[in-house]
Amino acid sequence: MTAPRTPTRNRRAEILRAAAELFAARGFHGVSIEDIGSAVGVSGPAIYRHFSGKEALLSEILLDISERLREQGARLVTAPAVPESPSGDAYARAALDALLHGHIDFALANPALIRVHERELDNVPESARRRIRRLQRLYVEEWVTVLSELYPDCPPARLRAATHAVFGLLNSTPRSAGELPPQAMAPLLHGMAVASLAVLA
Amino acid sequence: MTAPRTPTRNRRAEILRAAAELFAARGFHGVSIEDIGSAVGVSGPAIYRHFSGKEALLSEILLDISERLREQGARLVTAPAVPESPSGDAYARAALDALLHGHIDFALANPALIRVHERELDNVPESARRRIRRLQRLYVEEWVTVLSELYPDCPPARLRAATHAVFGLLNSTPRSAGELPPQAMAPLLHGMAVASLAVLA
DNA sequence: CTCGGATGTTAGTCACCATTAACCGGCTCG
DNA sequence: CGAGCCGGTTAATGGTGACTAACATCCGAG
Repeated sequence: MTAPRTPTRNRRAEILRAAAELFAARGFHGVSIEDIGSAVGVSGPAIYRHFSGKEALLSEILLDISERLREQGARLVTAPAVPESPSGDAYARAALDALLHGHIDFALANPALIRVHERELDNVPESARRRIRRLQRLYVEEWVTVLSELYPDCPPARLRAATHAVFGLLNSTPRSAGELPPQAMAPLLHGMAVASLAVLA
Repeated sequence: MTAPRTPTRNRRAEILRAAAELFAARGFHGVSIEDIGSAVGVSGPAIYRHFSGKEALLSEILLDISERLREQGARLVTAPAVPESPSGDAYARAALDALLHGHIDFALANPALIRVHERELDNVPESARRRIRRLQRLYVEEWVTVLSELYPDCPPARLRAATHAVFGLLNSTPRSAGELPPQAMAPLLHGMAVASLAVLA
């Protein structure tokens, strides 16, 4: 009863992975359905056996990324790494550390996804775009909530702007690829982010 | 003898400005020549009286941005804001400040150009791409040179990675548009950048 | 004047590409 | 066995869009 599903799922996932890679490299409009097909060894319209169209492909990719980030954010903030119940500040600091680690690991492990996530939202049809934006907003709010505990005198607009700036910093990974190995890049980004946020005090 | 040239230059500049705006909003492949024409009040193939094609348009936009950044970088570093000749460190610190100010002002004044500069390099034909990359590399090296005076024990690869990260931070302006007025955004970004670079010590 | 270049215009032309149609083999389940 | 879906294939089809052709206008120089 579930025998034929496994290959289907694999193929679907394969297509999504290949499409994300191609979109990252050449942009949504720079990639044809034929390109995506041949990247997974089938050719052209076979894609339509798995997805309703090119836009649906992009929508699913972006929804997946946004959902993964948001979910990871919610999980890390809710269940922080420090089991004891410390002072509010130490708690918030641990939560920020967790958010940073989660985001950095994701960005270093999936530079192509980060690229697509940053660049292609405009090409998603309206309804999916709304859902993606909602997830992104929730993710930003996770950060803002944590930061507002650390820097209670800082107005929210400033916290939001700083959060976007830190995302820009962390998401620089696709551009500085190869400069430094990930083992060196991760702590560098972490340190830079923490230091830059300290000016909010 | 020079009478007819002025309108031509204006039209050319008008087209470049409109094209950059459109490329920023919808991406290179998402904009048609017809779109660009009607944005400046002429329609369609009139563009070819001024440019050899769509790619030439993008090439010129990116070359101009890269050249402006690099030129500004070279100028600010060579002729720093502090006239007295201070200790090497203070000198380098002033140069870094100047680079930061220059980049931030540019990014806040031209978010669309920043966006195009970040996203569309892949769509430029090979020969122009090489020249653009060279300019970008030179600009990065300006920063690395200044930083290597401030943090002499830091390996160049690390300085380069940090520079890219700071660019990501500063170039977040198109994404956090509207969160904060530019008068508040500029010092925030400046402070965050300086603080983040301090971890290189 | 009037010639010629600079700028535009409108109507092709040609490629490319998303999507659909029509058709096919294999595998599972009855 | 055989019916039917699953996942593929190759040929349309239709639209879009870059670029070219052919033709008009304006305007300054000689």
